[in-house]
Amino acid sequence: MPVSKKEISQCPIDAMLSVIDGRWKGTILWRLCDGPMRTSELRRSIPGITERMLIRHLQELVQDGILMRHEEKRVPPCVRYSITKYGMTLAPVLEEICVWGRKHIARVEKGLR
Amino acid sequence: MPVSKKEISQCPIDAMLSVIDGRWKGTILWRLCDGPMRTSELRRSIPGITERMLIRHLQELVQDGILMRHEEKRVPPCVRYSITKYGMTLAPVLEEICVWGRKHIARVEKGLR
DNA sequence: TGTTGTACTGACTAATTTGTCAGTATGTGG
DNA sequence: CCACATACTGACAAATTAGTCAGTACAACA
Repeated sequence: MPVSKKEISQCPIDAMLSVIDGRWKGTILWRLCDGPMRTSELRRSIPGITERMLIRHLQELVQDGILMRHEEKRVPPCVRYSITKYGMTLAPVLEEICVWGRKHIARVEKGLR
Repeated sequence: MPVSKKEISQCPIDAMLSVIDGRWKGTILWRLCDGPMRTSELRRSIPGITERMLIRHLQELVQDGILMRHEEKRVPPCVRYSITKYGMTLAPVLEEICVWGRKHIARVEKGLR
């Protein structure tokens, strides 16, 4: 019974994780903290990401209400992504996660495990 | 370049997620909040989990220093798992995650998305 | 004696997630 | 005319994670 984290779970922890879980979502959110960015700007600012994955994650984050997509109708297209008000409520949680993560990295580097 | 969350990442968010990410880890931690439990008690208290997955996740959590395994040498074997002091530092983070997750579930149920 | 319960491991298979590669439309610049 | 950049999509392949199934040792119990 493999269950994807993508379907909304009854467990609040899983529900939250389903939103930020994804190979590049943390980084994307991190980048967008400084303000809206175009798809291609994001791609260039995240080393290693492919356009396909970027767009897939962006779409999921938009679906979850974390990001907003606004498109200027011109050619070549210009699409900008920004964090929504709702997305902002994630910030303090991510901050806590980050603090713990930093401690954990330090601990692992000291060789404890 | 698929990168597993299992290898410790330089990103603190990923580092934290690698510890709690896993289909059943949240639930396992949740169960163990009430005190130490035997492997079989855990298995019976988590509907849907298989023994294989339980043990795999328990071992990872032990490796990460979140859980402790203590074994009484007798037959049939008796192994108890408990949350370590270090594991306890996760609690406030999980709490925040949980709070946000609950709000998110409510929001999704209201049909916003 | 045969069955049961415990805490595992090994060898798989299946599901899910990531990543690769080739397109698409179209205005501008050479 | 031709290449270029943009923001995508579709069809796959590869990697990772989850789950299935059988098997182990051995005391206790019927």
